[in-house]
Amino acid sequence: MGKAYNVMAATCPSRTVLHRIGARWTVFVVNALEDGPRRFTELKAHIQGITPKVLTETLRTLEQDGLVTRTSYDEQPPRVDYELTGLGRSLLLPLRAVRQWAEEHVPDIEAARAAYGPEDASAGATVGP
Amino acid sequence: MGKAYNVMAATCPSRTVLHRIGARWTVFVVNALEDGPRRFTELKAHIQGITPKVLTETLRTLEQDGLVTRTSYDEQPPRVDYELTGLGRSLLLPLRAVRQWAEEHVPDIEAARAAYGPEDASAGATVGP
DNA sequence: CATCTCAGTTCCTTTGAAGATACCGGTATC
DNA sequence: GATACCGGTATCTTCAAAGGAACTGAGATG
Repeated sequence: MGKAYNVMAATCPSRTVLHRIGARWTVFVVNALEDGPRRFTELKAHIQGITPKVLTETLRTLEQDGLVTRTSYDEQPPRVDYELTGLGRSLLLPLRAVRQWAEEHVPDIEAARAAYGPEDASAGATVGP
Repeated sequence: MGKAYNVMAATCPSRTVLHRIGARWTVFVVNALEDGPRRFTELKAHIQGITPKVLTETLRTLEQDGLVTRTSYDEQPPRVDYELTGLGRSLLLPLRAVRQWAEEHVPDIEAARAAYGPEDASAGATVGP
């Protein structure tokens, strides 16, 4: 049998999956869980700028998709742990690479942006025959 | 020296980079260019469901960021090639992995979704002391 | 002359995800 | 009694990004 799923096909369910992975905060949350279980407040502090609403939403989605488990302990003050599942850890591998790429290539991208535009628009990069 | 950039910091420029990578169609376009140069119409046909407007926007952004080059040949009918730069090819590695992950784990995610909800909401996954 | 192709552009509408802000109940501590 | 901690909700607003549909120009083709 060949490939079962192909993201290039308009109606392939893998597109939905890709959409989830690409959601604004998924990369952050998954990466933040790389070293083991973390509490809600820890995550919120670690992922600077995320609002509790969005963090909750993201975690719920990840939980639904089987990437994260939520465990709440009956202590005082309350404690809730989030942890990557096996599936979540398998996604961590690509997403950590993406994160690292972003961190490593900031200068390259900034340089490219700065260099863009100066290029002559009329002659352009046009190649004549 | 330590890490220069950290996506977890609120104002880190790597966040902008991550945002670009995470844009709806970036994964598709970068993956579609994995085997070498492609023309606009080829890309449009290959990435099913993408509109010309969005494809243009995505390509322009990738070009600005130095991930893709655009070469237009003065032929008839017009020909324009898009190709990954070295930087673009370095991004292809993580993004191909993301794509593959999405294609491979559709069943896992569908299963997790189906299994979600049935779990008792009152007792929940709560762990008592 | 009519039609096709390529590589887009233009205009308008929509929408869904994200942001801001405020609030909640229970506990324990000052 | 006031305040702080924890893990969230609730509500409202916003807005960038995506979608849809039609259109362009210049030359090739029938």
